[in-house]
Amino acid sequence: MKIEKISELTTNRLSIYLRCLNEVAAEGTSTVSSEHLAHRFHLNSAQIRKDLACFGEFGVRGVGYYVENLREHLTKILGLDNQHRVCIIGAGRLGTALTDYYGFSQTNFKVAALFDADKEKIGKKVGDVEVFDIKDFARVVKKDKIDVAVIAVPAEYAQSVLEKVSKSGIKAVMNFAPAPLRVSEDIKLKTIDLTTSLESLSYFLAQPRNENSKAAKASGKVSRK
Amino acid sequence: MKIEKISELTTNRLSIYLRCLNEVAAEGTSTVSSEHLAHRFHLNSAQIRKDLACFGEFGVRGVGYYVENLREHLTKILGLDNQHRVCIIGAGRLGTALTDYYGFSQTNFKVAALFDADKEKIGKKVGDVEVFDIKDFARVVKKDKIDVAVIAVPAEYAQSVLEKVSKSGIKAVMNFAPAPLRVSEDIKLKTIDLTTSLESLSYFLAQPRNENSKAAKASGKVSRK
DNA sequence: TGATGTGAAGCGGTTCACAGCC
DNA sequence: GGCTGTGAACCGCTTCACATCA
Repeated sequence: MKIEKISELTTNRLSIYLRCLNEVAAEGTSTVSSEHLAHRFHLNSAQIRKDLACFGEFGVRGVGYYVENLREHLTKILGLDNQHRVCIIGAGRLGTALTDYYGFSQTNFKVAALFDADKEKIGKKVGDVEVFDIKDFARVVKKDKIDVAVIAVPAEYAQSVLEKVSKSGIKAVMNFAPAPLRVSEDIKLKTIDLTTSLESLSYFLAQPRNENSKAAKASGKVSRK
Repeated sequence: MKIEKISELTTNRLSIYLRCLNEVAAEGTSTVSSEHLAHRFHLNSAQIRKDLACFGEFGVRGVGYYVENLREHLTKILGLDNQHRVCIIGAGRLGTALTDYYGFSQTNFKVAALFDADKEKIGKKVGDVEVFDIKDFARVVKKDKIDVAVIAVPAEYAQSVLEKVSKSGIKAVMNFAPAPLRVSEDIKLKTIDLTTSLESLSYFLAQPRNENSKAAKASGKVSRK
């Protein structure tokens, strides 16, 4: 198929597939069908096939996918075959927590620098990562070959930080500030908005607990008390 | 309109709208049109109107929305008019960072307890929040009237923690573990998968930099070098 | 006149179902 | 026989465009 425009939903799922494959591989399985993956990890088999088909024909009809082979392909497609160097802007609680977040190191992301504007923090170390002055941003990014930025500053500073990041040539940004950011089209910005997530949970809790509506929908019949 | 099934995309946006309204209100504006909000915050005016219309007719034709009035409505709809009590399971880096995450306290979420299985951590305090033994989960949840759980444990423990949460009667869960969790229909589970987000960024970086394809699409013409 | 509320069209993603191949 | 790859149907969300009303 080899289509052009890959949606972000697809790339997110590729990451999931890779995770699933790792689990399957760890058990020594060498071949796996989309149906098997779907059942086991609560996915849809057609979707798996379609997602994969965007990038080539990796499967074998009548057999399935070769686990090791598919892992290699996905790793390459996701660009996880070479390391990324990450900087985190904002050496507050969240920033420092992310600095030695296990998930980063696990998948070929290396946190190379922290930045802050607070003189108190500059020069200190978090684990073995140094906190630099945000004023030195462009210089440090260049020197340390950083290609991913994480924004972990208060909302009101986020836009100006993003502009600094943009100017430095970094093309991938993860933002934790609950602010609506604007950025040029050639930069990938991914916002994780914890406030919105929380408030969405709160909405759910505020709903009148219609005990049976969901269960009824699932089982296909309407119960009434 | 007052429709039944509200999508999560809508509730997420309600949270955004409320945030925007707060900003507008802070400037002393008393009335605002969907068009104005849309332009200012890069939203779509029709979508704003449609989202709001799900919950009633809050606007006045020819005028717009009364800022203060709409804020009150949204606050109520999102269940932010009374406080939620949050527990965080996993007193590692991420868990402790979230404990005094500013965004929590800001919007009527109060972190009331931390849980961990590590004897070293149990009994210690993070800020003024105590770390409890996960074995006492049900008891503490009940006593402290906790209604939201945050899962910040390694992936392999996430499912069993979720089951504990489920049994305790908590109906809203935010999960940071990169694991595919299953839970009964009456519980709202929101997963924030940092690994997937990162890998999706990595995919973007791995793409051949087609300098002009996006710009071309935006401007409606194809440039070629 | 000016902005809402909303039916209808448009669009993108998911699922179905099956032809094609091992 | 079994499973992939994929056109077609389906579904839900977004956007448009306008009737409606202050």
